[in-house]
Amino acid sequence: MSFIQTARRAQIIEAAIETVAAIGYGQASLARIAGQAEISKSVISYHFSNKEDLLEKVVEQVLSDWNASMRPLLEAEPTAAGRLAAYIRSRLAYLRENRRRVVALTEIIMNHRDADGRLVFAERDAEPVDELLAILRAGQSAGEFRAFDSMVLAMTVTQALEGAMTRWAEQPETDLATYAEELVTLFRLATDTQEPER
Amino acid sequence: MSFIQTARRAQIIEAAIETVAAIGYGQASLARIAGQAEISKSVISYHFSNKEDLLEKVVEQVLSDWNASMRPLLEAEPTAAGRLAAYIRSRLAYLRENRRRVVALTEIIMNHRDADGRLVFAERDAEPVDELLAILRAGQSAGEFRAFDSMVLAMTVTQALEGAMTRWAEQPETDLATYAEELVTLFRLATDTQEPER
Amino acid sequence: MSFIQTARRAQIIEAAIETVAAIGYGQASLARIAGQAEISKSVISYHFSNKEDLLEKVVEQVLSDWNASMRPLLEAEPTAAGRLAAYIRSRLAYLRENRRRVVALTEIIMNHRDADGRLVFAERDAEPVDELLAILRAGQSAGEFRAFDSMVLAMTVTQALEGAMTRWAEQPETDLATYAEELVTLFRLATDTQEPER
Amino acid sequence: MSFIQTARRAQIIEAAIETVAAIGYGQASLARIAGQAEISKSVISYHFSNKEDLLEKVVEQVLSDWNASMRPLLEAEPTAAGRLAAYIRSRLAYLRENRRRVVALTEIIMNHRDADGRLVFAERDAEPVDELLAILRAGQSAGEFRAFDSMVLAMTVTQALEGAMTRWAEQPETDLATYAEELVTLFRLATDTQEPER
DNA sequence: TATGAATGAGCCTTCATTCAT
DNA sequence: TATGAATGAAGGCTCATTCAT
Repeated sequence: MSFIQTARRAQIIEAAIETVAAIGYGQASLARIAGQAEISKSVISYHFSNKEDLLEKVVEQVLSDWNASMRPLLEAEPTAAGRLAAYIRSRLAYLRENRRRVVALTEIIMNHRDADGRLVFAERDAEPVDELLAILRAGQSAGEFRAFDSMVLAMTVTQALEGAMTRWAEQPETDLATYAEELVTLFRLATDTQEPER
Repeated sequence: MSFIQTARRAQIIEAAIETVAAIGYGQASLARIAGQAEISKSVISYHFSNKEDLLEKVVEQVLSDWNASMRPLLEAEPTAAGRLAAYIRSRLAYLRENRRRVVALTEIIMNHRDADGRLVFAERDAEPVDELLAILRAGQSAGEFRAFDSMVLAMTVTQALEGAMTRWAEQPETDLATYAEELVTLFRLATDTQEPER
Repeated sequence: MSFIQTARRAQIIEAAIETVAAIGYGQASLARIAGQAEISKSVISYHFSNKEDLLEKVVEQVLSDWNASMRPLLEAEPTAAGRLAAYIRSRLAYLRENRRRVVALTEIIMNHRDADGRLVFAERDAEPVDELLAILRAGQSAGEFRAFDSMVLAMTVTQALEGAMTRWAEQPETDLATYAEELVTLFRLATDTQEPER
Repeated sequence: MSFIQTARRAQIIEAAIETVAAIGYGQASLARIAGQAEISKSVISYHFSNKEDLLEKVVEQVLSDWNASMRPLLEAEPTAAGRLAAYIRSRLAYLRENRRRVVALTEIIMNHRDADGRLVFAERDAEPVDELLAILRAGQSAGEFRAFDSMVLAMTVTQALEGAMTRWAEQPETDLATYAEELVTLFRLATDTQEPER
């Protein structure tokens, strides 16, 4: 792929992210995205075979970027508890600095459907959950964590982070670093081996 | 309002719920909803002034039904901890028996926007959070709960329940009753006054 | 026709006049007219076989009322010149006191068409012109008026009055009595036997 | 703008004129106009942002064409009386050769309203009146014309020309050149300084 | 590599009319 | 005498996509 190809595609993907984040999946037509990129509509058609193709590239790009930013932070932690905390902190840190990307990603994953009404990118949503599952199960095997249903916990952590985003979207003055520490504490208590006596 | 009016409106609202739950907000056109109800498109226009009007009635109907089913269970609990557990259990119980309604509700709340791109029903989403906030703060005042950021916890509980729904939607064999108990334990640990020594 | 019939029909006709005058022929739907009359749409359908039927009754009613108000004033004048002046004055006087009726009449006559695009009430517009033609030709026979094309003059007088209405509609502070006298003078000069030397 | 753009736009404008003139403003839907032009409905949407946009372009095109055809004839006349006569003659001459355009123009100006019910192009109707006003006032200043209300006279001349159009529309055998001379005489008599003795 | 032009399908809404009650 | 209910047709408009250049 030529340099110009790559640059154009990146530009269009960026415009799609911007548009979807700003006005939502539903109103983000190719015309709007083209307008955002200040190019003609057919340029998009030329570089992407489909609207779906474009959206898929957006999802891929954001997800891989996100993973790339998180991976080294996770691997630096020796314990499962440490990795769980790092997971929470790093995801919220990414969120804080890439809000439009994450909003766009969520919009697309939650809304883009095929002709039969099925969510096309539903599985992509599961990737971060799988990541978490691995961490949690390792912690349980190592005796760091108590015996919980790891799937429930993975879902809950994932959703908690989504909730932080929602909250931040509605109240931009929310301090995400503090929010992260609250969640770290919350999930430490929820996973710790030592239950408090009662 | 005449009997026939009430019946038709209920039928249309039900068809709208069914349609939105099945194929998502974005594809749920009046034509599809009318098709689902096996009536002509203009019957909807006759009974509702707008598509937005119809959606609003759907939101209202589901939310009030939901609240009504939850209220007595909450009020039966004397302690904040009990009310928190009851909140989790009753919401998941409602979910289990009214999945289409809740899916449709979420779809509409998360997607319906006005001409300026603002989510019209955003506030309706906040109602259950406010409910939770009250419970959590009461628990803190009474010394039942530790000193956490109540907003973070309220968001997290809300999101955890939504996560249960998502999980159940994707894997229908999920046992929501067990899921509920996992969450009850999780949030008991996360809120309890007695922190474990470390 | 029963009393109640007559009253209802009159009420509906009045509402139609009001509505057409207020928002124009194009937007004056049966629903709007019914709203103006504070009755249900089907009441109109019951009393008039058609929308066209209703409009026809409106035209008839306004035209006959107008003629009735003008006739005695014309017949009181012995000379053609007097009758021409009386015609101008009386039409503008009627206009001043029945603006909504006249506006509605004009809207309907100028806009209501059948399926083939033909103006249905075009002929009704010609009635006042015929009236004028008779006056002008009588004046020419009697030697009161110079030798002009009576059709041109009849059209011009008619249009001049319409112009007064338009002007008054746009600038309500226009004094129609003064306007009438200007027109009387104008058409006296234009019709008089004695041409000024030049 | 490309050649093809210009051509298509002109074609669509022409089709709109044809359609509006033939079946009136009210029935002139985009579908009908597209049918007249033998193109698909969405071609219109592609070249004009709106139905209103199209209508505006029609009004603009006809008015500027009309003005352009009249201007040199007016400026060739040294006296106000000459300009008034030239105004009458040239407008009727334009009418004779552009009847569909003028009919369409009038239909649109008299009927197109915004959402609040206001006639959108009302002001465009006033332009020819302003032109006339200038001529009449100049004639009065120069002592060529008697002391009349110039606004009344301007309206009356304008309406007289419209009357000629109406007449011609209904009776196509009307000789507009003769009609013009009748009006020239009429308004010469009506404006001349020398009143006939009486 | 880029794009202007065109299109058919579908969107929501309004409308005059019909019909059973 | 009145009307609530229903409907099909048509309205203007947006959309993703295709195609020739």
